[in-house]
Amino acid sequence: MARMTTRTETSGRNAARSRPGRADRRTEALSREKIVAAAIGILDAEGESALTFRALAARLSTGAGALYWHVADKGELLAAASDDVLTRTFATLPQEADPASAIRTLALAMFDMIDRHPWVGTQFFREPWQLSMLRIVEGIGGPLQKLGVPDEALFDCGSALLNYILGVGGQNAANARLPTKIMEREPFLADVARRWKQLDPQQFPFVHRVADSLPGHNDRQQFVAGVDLILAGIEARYPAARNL
Amino acid sequence: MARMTTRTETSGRNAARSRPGRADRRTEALSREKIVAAAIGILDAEGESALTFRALAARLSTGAGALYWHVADKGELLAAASDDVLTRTFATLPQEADPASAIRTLALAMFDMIDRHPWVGTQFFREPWQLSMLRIVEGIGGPLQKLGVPDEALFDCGSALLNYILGVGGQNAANARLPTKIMEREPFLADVARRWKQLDPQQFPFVHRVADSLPGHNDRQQFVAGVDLILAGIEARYPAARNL
DNA sequence: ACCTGAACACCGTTCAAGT
DNA sequence: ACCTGAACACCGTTCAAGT
Repeated sequence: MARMTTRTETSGRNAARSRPGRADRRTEALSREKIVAAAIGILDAEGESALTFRALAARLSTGAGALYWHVADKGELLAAASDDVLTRTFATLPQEADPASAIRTLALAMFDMIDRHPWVGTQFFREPWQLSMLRIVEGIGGPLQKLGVPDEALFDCGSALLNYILGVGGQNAANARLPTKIMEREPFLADVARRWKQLDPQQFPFVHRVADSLPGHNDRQQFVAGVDLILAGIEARYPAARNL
Repeated sequence: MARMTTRTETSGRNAARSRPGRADRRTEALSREKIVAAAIGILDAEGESALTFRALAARLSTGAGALYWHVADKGELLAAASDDVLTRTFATLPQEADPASAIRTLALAMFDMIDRHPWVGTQFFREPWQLSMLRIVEGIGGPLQKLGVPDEALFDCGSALLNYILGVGGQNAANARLPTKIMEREPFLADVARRWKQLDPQQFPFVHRVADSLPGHNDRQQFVAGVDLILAGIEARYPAARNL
């Protein structure tokens, strides 16, 4: 937004005739940050497929080529956008004394972040060596150390939690691209459940059993349940007690 | 391959002049299966980005538009391709009496499948309601029932395992797209480890601790370790004993 | 230094026209 | 019924030309 200059709306290309020094330039210079912010805006509002260099340029009222002066390519733009969201998420993360709750808190922060910005969920799988990825790794592994997991097991335990969190993230990103956006969640899941129950109960006993809990289930709660399950496994294997 | 007809190599468009009845038609009619098979060939050999309707048509020596007679769009093509791979994977899956080993075996089969066909790893996140997805769900949930997990917990436990497996799949798919293809795995990971160790040890103690085990680590073994961790958590929570 | 916008080399998809 | 290939409406990216 920021100081919207009064602008006479010539519907076509805007008044190229006038030139009062520089007052007419309604964009106060492009910048990487401004581009990333606009990209996030598009991604959040219209989804990953709507982020186009042309659309982005239009939103910033500039040419598509101008963006390349500040950003190498689309991959870097996406990476920068998700890094931005991730950084902000980490900034508001409360410090937890208890290691298990620290992991739980981090995991939930990731979940909520991807819930708000689904496109971030796919980004993890694209540039796994990024610094932002490392912050998640540390946010999981640090507490694991404090939990008393032995050195040899640290890597495996950390990777298990990380992969679980990323898996849910990717899954949620996928769900956001789906009919759910058109149809309401409840009826949609009810419909899926209905189809599940039409399968051969002999061949799909579990799917049948679980179908009824599908429409009412809470993704977020199911997500933590999984984290707790992994934590329970870690504690069972490496009993260093201290946790709720 | 199949009965390669002798063909005089006119380098440009191929002899449109001759018309000996129908003997010249070197493709014995298109079909959905043939298209899917060719697509898998391209995906495996050159990666997801190489699968183009034009490239596919060229490989099948037909026009791009012809493919649309047998396949609705690219999404359906990708779905059919991964369904095909998945079906073949399930077909060779050994029956396991012990529920825990059944889960472990299925998980490893998924891992190996994605190792051979990395592009399948991303597909799960795209069409989660597919029948192939349900076969995985059942393959995990069935054994969980036999393991004695109570009904209320069945859904959460199954989803935890599923999300973990999918997460690793997505991650492996991402890794396959990376410099690893150009650089060798070992030096690449050694390089990543080196950069990890350049980070502030105060801020990234875990990353530092784990860096040295990065280059030598075995993805597959780490993957099972995670599955075992989740299984350990399930057994700790719902002790129905019977397992190795 | 930074921006513009046409141009290039692609895409997926459609569709009139052929057999 | 099935196939062909040009055409359409897009992409990401480059680059000469401008300021």
